Order: sequence, then C-alpha cells, then structure tokens
Amino acid sequence: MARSSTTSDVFNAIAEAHRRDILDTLMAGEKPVGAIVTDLSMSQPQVSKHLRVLTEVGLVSCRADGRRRLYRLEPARLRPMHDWLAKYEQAWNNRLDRVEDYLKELQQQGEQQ
Amino acid sequence: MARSSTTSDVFNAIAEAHRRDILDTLMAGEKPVGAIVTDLSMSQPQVSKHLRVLTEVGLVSCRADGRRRLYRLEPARLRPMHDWLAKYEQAWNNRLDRVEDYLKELQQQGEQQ
DNA sequence: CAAACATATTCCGTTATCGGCATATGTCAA
DNA sequence: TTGACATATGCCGATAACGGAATATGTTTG
Repeated sequence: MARSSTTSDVFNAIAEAHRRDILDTLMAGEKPVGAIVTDLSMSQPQVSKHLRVLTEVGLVSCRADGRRRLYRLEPARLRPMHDWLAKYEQAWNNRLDRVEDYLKELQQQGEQQ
Repeated sequence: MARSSTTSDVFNAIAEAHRRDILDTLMAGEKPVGAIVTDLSMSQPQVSKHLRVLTEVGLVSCRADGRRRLYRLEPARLRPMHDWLAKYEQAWNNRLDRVEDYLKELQQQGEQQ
C-alpha cells in the first residue's frame, strides 16, 4: 500500500515544495497560469497539474477570464493545519523552562530577550 | 522523478496521517515504542519506521531505557511550519471583509465575538 | 472557418512510499 | 550462556507521485 492520495487532504497537498511555491506566488493576488509559469520557471503542464491538486483540496479557486484562467488563493482552507499545529504550539511554549530548548531557541533565533 | 524524500523536511514527514497520530499520542509524554503500538493499533515495524522518519526530521527524539526506547516529542521543530502558515493567516484575516469568507467563518466556527 | 493563443489532459518512465513479513540487533533475567 | 523481551532493519510487492513530451480542449481574432 502506497502513500495515501495527495488529492485528499491539505497536509499532503502542501507537502510538495512546488505547490507551496505556487501558493506563495498567489499571495500577491489572482494570477493566470502563464504568470505562475514564468514566476516559478516551471513547465506549463507541471503548473496546471499542481493547480489541479490544489484546487481539489480547495486551497485555490479558479475563475475564467476569456481564454485564461485566473487562480486565486483560498487561505481559509489552511485553517485545519493551523488548528492541528496549535496543539503543539502550546507544547513548545510549555517547555521553555527546559534548558535544552532555551538554548536551541537562542541558537536558532540569535536573540530574544 | 517522484515526490521529494519524506525524510528531508517536516512538511513531508507530517503529510502521513499515521505519523501525525504518533505525534498526537506523544503529546501525553515520553513513551516506549510498545505503548505507541498498542495506542494506535499499528504493527511494531510500522511504528518503528515512522519513528525513524520523525526522528530524521527532528520531530521526535529518542532515549534508551534498558531494552526499551523512549520517544519524546520535539515540538520546536514544528516552528518552520508555523512560520510558513503565519503568512496565510494574515491573508485569511485580511479577507474577512469579503462576504463569502465571512459566511464560511460563521458556518465553521458557530460564533466569534 | 482557420490560425494563434492559453490551459488542461494523457501517456510514459523513473522513483519513492507504505505495509507486511521475516529476521537481525540489543538488553535483561535466570 | 540461554532464552525471553523490545525494537530496528531488510526485503518484497503494490501503488502512486512526479516531470516530460505530445496532444486535446477551449477561446479569441482575422
């Protein structure tokens, strides 16, 4: 049995770096496929396929404009991930008393009062 | 070319539902492999393999205790995901003026303020 | 209608994943 | 040391992901 389908949930959809790149570039606003292609230097079919996956999980939506299709970010769909993460956020805050973690924080962030 | 290696980054590591389950069960605290096996009704090798992946991306750490190995959550490693998400969090808040999103919020959350 | 343009889809080869099963490694107890 | 116990690893088959290239679909313009 292989990995569960990538089209079924947000976690899998976002596991791909290229798809995260597409979401990032769509933060600037609605864009046609061609703009994404040039922005990210990916092939047009590659972009279309990733957009399909992102559409299927609802992370982007699509609107026709003449012969182009304008894709738009649907950030609300990221909420499930945020909620899942929130549990751990608390966990990492609770452990700030541990010396290890404190040192890690200092190392990673340079400074933090 | 297939999907980029699951062992290389946190996004891929948590794309697997079983691995998220393991992290969830470790929130209760340090546990030996056997406890995870019974908690989640997975096979022991299956759990060990997922723990390997989680260890490689630093999401869990391991400590020997006699003939067992106690695994512990390392929630700080989820920070990169949180940071990536934060950008979109802003985006979904900024769009609250759009009726669509507002309705979605109401539907999903029931109430808010 | 034909040709140019924008995007989607299909087919293909390569590669990685996942789970199962068997087995190796390591540790304690008698 | 021998055997029970706990965990890790290796091998396997099935599945599906990814990118590339070619092509199909759909739209505008002449």
